[in-house]
Amino acid sequence: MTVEPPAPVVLAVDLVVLTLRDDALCALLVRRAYPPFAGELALPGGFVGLHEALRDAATRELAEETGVRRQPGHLEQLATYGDPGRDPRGRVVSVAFLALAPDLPDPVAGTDAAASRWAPVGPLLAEAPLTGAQPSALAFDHLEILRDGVERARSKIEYSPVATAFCPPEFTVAQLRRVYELVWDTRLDPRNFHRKVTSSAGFLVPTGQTSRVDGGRPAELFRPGLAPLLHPAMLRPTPARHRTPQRQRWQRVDGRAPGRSGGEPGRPA
Amino acid sequence: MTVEPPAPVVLAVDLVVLTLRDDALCALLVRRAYPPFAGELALPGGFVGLHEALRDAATRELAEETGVRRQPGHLEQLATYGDPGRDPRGRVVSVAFLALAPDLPDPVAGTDAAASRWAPVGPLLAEAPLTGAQPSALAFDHLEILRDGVERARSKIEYSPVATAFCPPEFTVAQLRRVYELVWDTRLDPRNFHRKVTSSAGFLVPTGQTSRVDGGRPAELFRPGLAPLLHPAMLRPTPARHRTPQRQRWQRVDGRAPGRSGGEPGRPA
DNA sequence: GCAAAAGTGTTGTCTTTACACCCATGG
DNA sequence: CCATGGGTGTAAAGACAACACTTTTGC
Repeated sequence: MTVEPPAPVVLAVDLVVLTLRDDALCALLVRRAYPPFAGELALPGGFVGLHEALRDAATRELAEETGVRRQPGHLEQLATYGDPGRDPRGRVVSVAFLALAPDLPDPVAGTDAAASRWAPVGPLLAEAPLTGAQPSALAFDHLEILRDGVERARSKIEYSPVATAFCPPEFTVAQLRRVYELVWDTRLDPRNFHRKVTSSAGFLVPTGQTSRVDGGRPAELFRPGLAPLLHPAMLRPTPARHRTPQRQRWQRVDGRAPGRSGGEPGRPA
Repeated sequence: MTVEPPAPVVLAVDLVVLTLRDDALCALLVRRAYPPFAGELALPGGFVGLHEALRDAATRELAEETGVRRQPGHLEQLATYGDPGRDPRGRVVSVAFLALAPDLPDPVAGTDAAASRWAPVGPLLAEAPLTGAQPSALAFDHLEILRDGVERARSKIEYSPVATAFCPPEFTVAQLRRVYELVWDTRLDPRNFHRKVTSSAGFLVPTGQTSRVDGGRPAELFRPGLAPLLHPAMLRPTPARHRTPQRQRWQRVDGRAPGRSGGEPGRPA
């Protein structure tokens, strides 16, 4: 801790706000009105006030950009992006936050939110993989930030109950399943999913009510529970799930262990 | 993105550097030479240069404080701490990094590193739980940062192979197991652990060599593999693992290492 | 031979998967 | 009654904890 010249930098927050709209995972984007990158799409964000906590700045920007003042379902710090050169105006360090919210009313004209829109993340992230300084759909390094945010959301719903942040206050198991399916971009077995989430302690609390029907048996309504963690985590169905076969003895027909250290260990009981 | 007055802040990096020493998980601390908090212990860190990337600043500070120039086993961004009031000098925003390293030579006198020392994290974190502005063993909010760093390390070794960052370039399964035991503060079954890590694809690569012995059969030596993720994750033995508690799980903190062939463990049928 | 540490075999139990089947409602 | 989704039963296979037992070294 030697005494060095402090580096004055400009501090900003950027927001990865995700929601589910039109059966797709969408991120909130704004059309920039001023240079640099005027006219291009970017993540919502802004500068941090001199006496403002980082999280407060994120909450404030979120309210300004969405036109909604209530708390989102979930807000967490994502990472900080501060490499020199990421902003042509000079040294701007940006603390990115990830917000997950249920579907929100459309942006209201006449506010900051007028310039914001929801964009499905799939096409955005399907772009050319990070090949250095390629033209990007988003200004600054915001595509990288968006990618990090989506990846965080994808992994976080595995072991934490935050998926309910995408749902209204009361929701059905099918709605919650759709959250997982859209965020992970997979299909899940409705029956096994139901069993898993309803038997995971503290994940869901039944309300006793049932939903209005649309074509079948009415579904039970649930509220988010209090568990901070999902203990047997939700498993994301990735192909190539398995390691090297743990016990090759299924394949053995001769009754011999594939022992490499000489001899025949183990006496068959 | 309205035009607002940019907030000039001072940017710093702080480091949670963890290693295993004397059979304990230890963090690198420095005794502060100047106010504020002169004479108190703090995490190593310093200001970010005007044209310096955040990660480069972290690497530089790490080299200065440890007196070692080689790359640590692992370095990742942890989180950013920037609430107003966290530093009495004014608005200082600190990007914290987490570094995991094998045991390092003792700090060299005559360098920045002279003021640094390794401290076991157990006693530090056993302090009064975050009860607001209580006297802390560490300056600033560094106890909170340390806590976050240790928690990150604890969860990260579950699903990523970073535990090998604590080991020398070649190591035995027992050494790796000790890493998990010390970081998690648990006991693990040597036999199941061995099976699990050696059968996890891409985690370990056998060198063909064996270790010098200290009392028993020589152990195979391994190098870290290339897998970026541990697919069936290592399970941290937390009590209360299951949803509806169907039966009482074991607790087992007896401190007795199993494995004596003729000894007390194991009831001979 | 004996102690100690490395490493393998086996069993019981839990979890996941796949899918058959029943339930409740609207038309 | 029948279509449509909600929800339960069940069996096969995967993974893990526990632990008996064998291997390989030093003394």
